[in-house]
Amino acid sequence: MNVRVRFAPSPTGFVHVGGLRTALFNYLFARQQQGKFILRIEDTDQSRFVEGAVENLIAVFDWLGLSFDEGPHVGGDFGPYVQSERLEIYRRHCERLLAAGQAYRCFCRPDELETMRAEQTKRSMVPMYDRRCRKLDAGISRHRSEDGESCVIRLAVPLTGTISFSDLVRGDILFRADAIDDQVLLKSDGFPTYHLANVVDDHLMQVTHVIRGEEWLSSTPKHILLYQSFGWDVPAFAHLPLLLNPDRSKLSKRSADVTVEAYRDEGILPDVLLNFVALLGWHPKDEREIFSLMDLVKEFDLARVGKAGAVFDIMKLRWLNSEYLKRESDEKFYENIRPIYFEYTGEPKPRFSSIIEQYGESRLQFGTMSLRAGAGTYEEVAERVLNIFSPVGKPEPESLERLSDDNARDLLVRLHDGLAAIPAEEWEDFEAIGERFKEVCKRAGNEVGVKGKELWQAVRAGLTGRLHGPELAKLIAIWGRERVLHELNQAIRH
RNA sequence: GGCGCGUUCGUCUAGGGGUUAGGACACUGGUCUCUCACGCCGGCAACAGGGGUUCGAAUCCCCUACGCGCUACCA
Repeated sequence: MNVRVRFAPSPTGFVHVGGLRTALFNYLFARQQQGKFILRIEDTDQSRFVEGAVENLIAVFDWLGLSFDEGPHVGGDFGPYVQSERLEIYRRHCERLLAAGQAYRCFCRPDELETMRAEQTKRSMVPMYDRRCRKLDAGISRHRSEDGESCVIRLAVPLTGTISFSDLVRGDILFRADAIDDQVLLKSDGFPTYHLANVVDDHLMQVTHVIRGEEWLSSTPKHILLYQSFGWDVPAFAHLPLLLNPDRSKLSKRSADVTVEAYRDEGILPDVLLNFVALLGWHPKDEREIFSLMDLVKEFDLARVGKAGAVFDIMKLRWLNSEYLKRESDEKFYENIRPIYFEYTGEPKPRFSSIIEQYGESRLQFGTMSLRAGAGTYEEVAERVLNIFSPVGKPEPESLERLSDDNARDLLVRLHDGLAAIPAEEWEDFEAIGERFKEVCKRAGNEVGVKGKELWQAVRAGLTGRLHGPELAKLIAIWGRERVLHELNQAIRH
């Protein structure tokens, strides 16, 4: 079979992580089956139109590295791929259904329907269109429409029987026809509803597998009825479990960031987002957790997709990002973080310009390498770097305490003199200077009579004014001669 | 209310008749260390409840509860 799947978002202006998960599973299935992955824009709700949404969506997918085989931006043989450009197609298909008596015009006004529903709800009945227009004579109905009376077109759902299908994720599912509403297919503004457009397009675009979120499960029988009314083959369906808020409601804003853009801006890597989202609802055969996109394509299996909703756990996302960072070589790590320090032009970015001017890029790089361990994102490392190069500020009280006795001052003086005696060029070898520094510290410690924790804490306090921070040998290499001696002098004076 | 779907550690999940119910995140104890992290080693922690079927049920069946989704001229 020639597998063809699609991702069909409505252009809301951002990419929802739930949408991303749906898109990813479609992508993985397509790539694995050597099928086609299609982008289709479902913009049939005029009131929701957002300027630039499609461009943004394409940019986000580009960033993620998920490519479409067909779509509004790349073309294809089944276009147009934007539903608002296919209005005539939907209208024509609706005519067909109308002519065959499988659909009918409904002249009920929105307020009438509203009243109907309110009444039904009040009498604790199931709100459902009462099908009054279904009985209208076809000729009269056509005339009213031609006279310009506003109407919608509804599907004439069978009054009895059942609709069943086998979902690739959930197995056999059965619905009673009498519980299905006469769905609106074509709105009075001439736009199709999702139900019509998605069926017509999926058929015309020869989509073989409809892989979408569970929220569509309940409307699937309507879609099947439509395929049958048109006399078309019904595609395979796979309804994916929902992504949930921590309170287990459908994932939405307010409880967390739900946009791919937000995670991108926060420093989550595209591969990490893909890897993480793949593990929400899908599980590999073994217990691996790290998967490249290629691995995912190889391992993915719809049969291993779970049925229950999954809470989007940001903590684990961050952890996964740090795992990716950890695996990066120093060279690659610096290459990746560099855009945070420098503009495209090569100019330092404002926040980092003074560091680069004062310390030079080699110290910036060494500092970056020294501070990368355990960081969650490149942004976080950049913050640490910024922090370490910044002025030390007021010493902490605990730190001052360490330095209160005469011994400490004596130690710092000896340390200062010892370090000052090291020629400037030796400070340029970051590894070696760290070792020299340790020797000097120990010697000074010996002379003063302190060692171990007492010694190092005093040195740290003298240098940074606090008791916590990066490894001292690294710190002095990052700072360099001038700053180290300066800080020691400051500490001695106080 | 109706219909549909679901339910294994707090979270993501493995396991689908016999397992000490496995892994990961988080949490936590220890270790390393001048400190904070990192790393390493360990720990806590789950089969929603009730009935069946069976020698034996987390696993199969039924019921209940709970959760979620849908119930628009939204998608």
